[in-house]
Amino acid sequence: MDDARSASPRIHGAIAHDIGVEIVGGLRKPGDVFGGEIEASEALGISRTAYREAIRILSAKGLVESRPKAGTRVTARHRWNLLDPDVLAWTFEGEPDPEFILDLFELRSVIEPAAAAFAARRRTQTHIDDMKGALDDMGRLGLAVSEGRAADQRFHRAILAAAGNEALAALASSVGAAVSWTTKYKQRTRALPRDPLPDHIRVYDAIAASDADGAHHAMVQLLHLALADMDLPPRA
Amino acid sequence: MDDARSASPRIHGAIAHDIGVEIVGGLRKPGDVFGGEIEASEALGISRTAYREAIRILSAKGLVESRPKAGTRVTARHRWNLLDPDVLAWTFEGEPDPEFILDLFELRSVIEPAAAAFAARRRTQTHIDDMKGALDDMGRLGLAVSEGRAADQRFHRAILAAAGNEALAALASSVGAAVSWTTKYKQRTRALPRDPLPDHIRVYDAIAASDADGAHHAMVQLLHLALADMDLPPRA
DNA sequence: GGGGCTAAATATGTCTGAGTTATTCATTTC
DNA sequence: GAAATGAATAACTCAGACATATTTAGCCCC
Repeated sequence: MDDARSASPRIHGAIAHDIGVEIVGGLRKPGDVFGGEIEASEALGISRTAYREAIRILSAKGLVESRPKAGTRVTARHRWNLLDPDVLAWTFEGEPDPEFILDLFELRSVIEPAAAAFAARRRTQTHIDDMKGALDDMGRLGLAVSEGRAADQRFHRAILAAAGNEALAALASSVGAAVSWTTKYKQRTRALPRDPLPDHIRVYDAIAASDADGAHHAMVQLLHLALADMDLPPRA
Repeated sequence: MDDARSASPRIHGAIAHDIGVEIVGGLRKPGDVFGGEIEASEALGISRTAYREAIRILSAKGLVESRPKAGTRVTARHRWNLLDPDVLAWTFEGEPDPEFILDLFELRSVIEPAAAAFAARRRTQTHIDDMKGALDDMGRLGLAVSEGRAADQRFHRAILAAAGNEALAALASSVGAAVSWTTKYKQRTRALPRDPLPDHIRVYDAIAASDADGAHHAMVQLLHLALADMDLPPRA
């Protein structure tokens, strides 16, 4: 199912999307200056109002910066909100830099095991039920279909909810979604080679048993194998 | 009332700031509807243009959502980009929820030790020099003065740079800044009780010695003590 | 010759008013 | 009662004018 968010593509949002993709995709490089508002908006066939609102959105995400007289230009990459959900999504619409994918996996392998450990300490029965439900769906549907991948996402989200840390949840849900884009992205090149369900069950069992160390270790294992399945070039 | 940053207070930015603070501060609750553009902008004494651009900024950070006919309303908290640099800054302008501060510290104690471990493996001589410089300034100035705290920030940023992970760096710099707001915030209630420099040196030594486990452990220790210095109410 | 002040050029920022579009809500109809 | 229909409403878009700030160049003075 197509993402419901793009159901009503207001112009400013659509333009922000397009320019955002161009920026994170490297088509517009840091330091590049946009033409004046009048020329830029005319080139896009939209009004100055809509164009300006698009720029405001990009500015809020740290991708561009505008100053009177100086103009609007792409900011240095270290100023970008790389973990902003939209920025991540835009990144994975193009060909993301393998280095960055590795960075994200590395980040995930730091975050999620810790979340699993917290979840083991703080989970309630409701959380366990949610995890179990997601796990069942996953086993029943498999990761080849989108409903199965959605169940996988639900599984991870349930763990985050159980971890009881809002900041952790906000972060991991963005990164997790991005990684799932990656998976979808990689899926063209090779079929899914391995059934990840047993790994998930190990995580589930440890959390259900309130075994924090076990949950941590099982999640490390799960992510390690997930990364191996992507056959990325090894890091320098 | 005038702080240094508002030297160039474009109206839309100032309004986004004000409304943002109201939202994260709980003055406007999720589900609350804003008056129509004309009424809201008139109430603020600004034009619809400036008001709309402010709303666009807040929308880009997930704080509000506007739809034709339905109006503009504050979104559910789980949709907020809690780790957005601006959102974090706005949060700490008011009285942040102690629970959330704990969440952030917990997140930091997951992120930074991992970053330190990566740094121990990947650091170059340049990184070590930067860390050493920040450390020296810190020891010379102390954390009581703002230049000393800036040096502390530089120390942590140098570690992140050495870790060689963009995503990690983007995240930790936001969180680190926020935590430093917290420190400043807490400073009124009690004087800084302990000299944190020895802890920093242990982290530095381990990274310089390429001792990843040691760096991880030393950083855990550093953050643990930093948290203890804040005498927050213990978590439920 | 160089440093600092002044002024013009220019791109963003702001304002106003009109018109468009989409979504909600009440009504009607089957 | 559920589905189709229409009116009300709020955000959305457009267009043009004016204000503001910052850069750049030129000028004067030291």
